[in-house]
Amino acid sequence: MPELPEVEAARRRIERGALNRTIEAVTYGDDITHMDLPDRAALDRFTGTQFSTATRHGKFIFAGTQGGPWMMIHLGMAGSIRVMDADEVDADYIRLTVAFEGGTRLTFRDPRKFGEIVVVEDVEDYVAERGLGPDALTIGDNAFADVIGGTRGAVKSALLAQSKLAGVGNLWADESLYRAGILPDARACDLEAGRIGQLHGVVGDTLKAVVDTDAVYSKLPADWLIHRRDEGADCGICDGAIAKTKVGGRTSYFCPDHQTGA
DNA sequence: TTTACTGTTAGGAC
DNA sequence: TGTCCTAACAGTAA
Repeated sequence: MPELPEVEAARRRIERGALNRTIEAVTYGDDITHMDLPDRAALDRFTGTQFSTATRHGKFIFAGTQGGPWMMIHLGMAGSIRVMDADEVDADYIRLTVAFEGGTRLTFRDPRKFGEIVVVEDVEDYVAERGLGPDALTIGDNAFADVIGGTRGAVKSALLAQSKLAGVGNLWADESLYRAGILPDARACDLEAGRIGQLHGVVGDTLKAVVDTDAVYSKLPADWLIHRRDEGADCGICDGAIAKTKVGGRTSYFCPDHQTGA
């Protein structure tokens, strides 16, 4: 269930458990038909090397070797990453395994097969190639105002556009708008400058708070939307009730009472 | 059995 | 030319 905070949590697991270990083999799991994965030769470049760093841009993870290629991992709609000890048993739907000397292994699990792995020479070039906007955790006030405030369509669609702002997905876009008091289908360019600035603050705070819990939703504050994504549920902020709609084709939950469009 | 889904992107509409 | 929207991808789970 990966958006920026979940991806960041995965990156940290790699950082904690998979760096500076010699790679023995990279192997495919069962049933990788229809998946976007590197060919054998590209994967074999990692054998005998070590990951020395793990970085992230938006929802993309990059595990890098010293002076060599990077392994880009995108979790898609349902992917996850675990670093396993030798005695732990694989779950179902493992699509790729990086085995390290000593038995530790990094597993990429992806039931829905929407994930992707690419062997990358240069992270900055790759981010530019994919057309990703600035990362949602580090974008500055002015850039956020330009990129989101200048959009004529729905503000939620702007937050979701990875080419404008990388990392925000459906859940945390809804959460940020709920906490900022802005309707998801408000036209971004109709919002006052002050509200765009405020939204920037709330998006950052929201993502950071989720990152701080390692993306464990039960640890998030009780008044958040994440605990009440249900039509008719009580709003955690006012006396209203949660409503459901579609914005840009994506299911959206919001409170029609305290969220407004100007 | 039917329906919805937390991401991305190609293609078409405006 | 650019911006925006929809449908499709593949598989699971409610």
